[in-house]
Amino acid sequence: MKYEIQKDKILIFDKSEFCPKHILECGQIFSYKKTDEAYIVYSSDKKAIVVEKSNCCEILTDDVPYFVNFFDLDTDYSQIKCDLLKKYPFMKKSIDFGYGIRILKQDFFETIISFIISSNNNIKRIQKILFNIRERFGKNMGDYYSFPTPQMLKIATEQDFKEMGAGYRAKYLVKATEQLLNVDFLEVAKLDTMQLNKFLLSIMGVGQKVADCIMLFAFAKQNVFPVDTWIEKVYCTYFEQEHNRDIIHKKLIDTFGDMSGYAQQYLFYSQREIKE
DNA sequence: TTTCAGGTTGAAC
DNA sequence: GTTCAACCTGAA
Repeated sequence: MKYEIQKDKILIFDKSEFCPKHILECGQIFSYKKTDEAYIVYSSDKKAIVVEKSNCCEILTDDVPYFVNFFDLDTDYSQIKCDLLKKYPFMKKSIDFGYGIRILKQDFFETIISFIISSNNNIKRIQKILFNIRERFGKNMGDYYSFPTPQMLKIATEQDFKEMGAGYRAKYLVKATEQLLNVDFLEVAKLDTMQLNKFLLSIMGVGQKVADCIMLFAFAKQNVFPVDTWIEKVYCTYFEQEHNRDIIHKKLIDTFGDMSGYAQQYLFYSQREIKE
């Protein structure tokens, strides 16, 4: 996608490929705040302010390269939408609805912790817990706190996580942090989808759905399809009545192949947002 | 008072 | 290998 870089700013002129609301509210990220005129996005120890103007979108940040990668700006989503539409015409409504979605490339550790917290939980509380973790164990960056590294978070106890609102997931978070303490994420990122999946499933609190989310939203794997309650509804609408998640998961991967990740986001977002 | 929310775990078939 | 109850918490 075409974009322009200035000192502390990225300018995006093609709003058909970049909609802040679609990108941030399509379920892939929890650490952001919406204000009247902008979204403030927090990732790792970085911050960006995303403003939608009449003729363009602006990303204000002191780490431009990080957010060029984070927002996946060098991928052509017009082409992706075209390919999807051609192969799967039933997706037209979903793609038209979430036309400005882009799949983020988020911090590995932060994404793992975030989605462990997401299980059987609601978005509001997930966001609250994550900001609690930042405030209590992150680094003070002035007007915000960084997300702690595994080394910073290892001092957190089960009691600490409970106090921050994690509930029964507290013990998962302690164990997961410990498991990830000496992991080289650059090496992990080299694994193929099957190997990465196996690694992620070995982390306490990570099941198949959470593993799929981590692979898609942090490791940029496209041949994964997170199946949650919303996708189950999609499946019942467009495919067939089926309530076994494993079977739904397998059939969706079979159907969408290497386009699974993208397809999932358009279908998920439209299913959740379009009230009928 | 129940139900529900981006599921996972561990134990019992 | 598969099924199934239990699980923090607070808003609806």
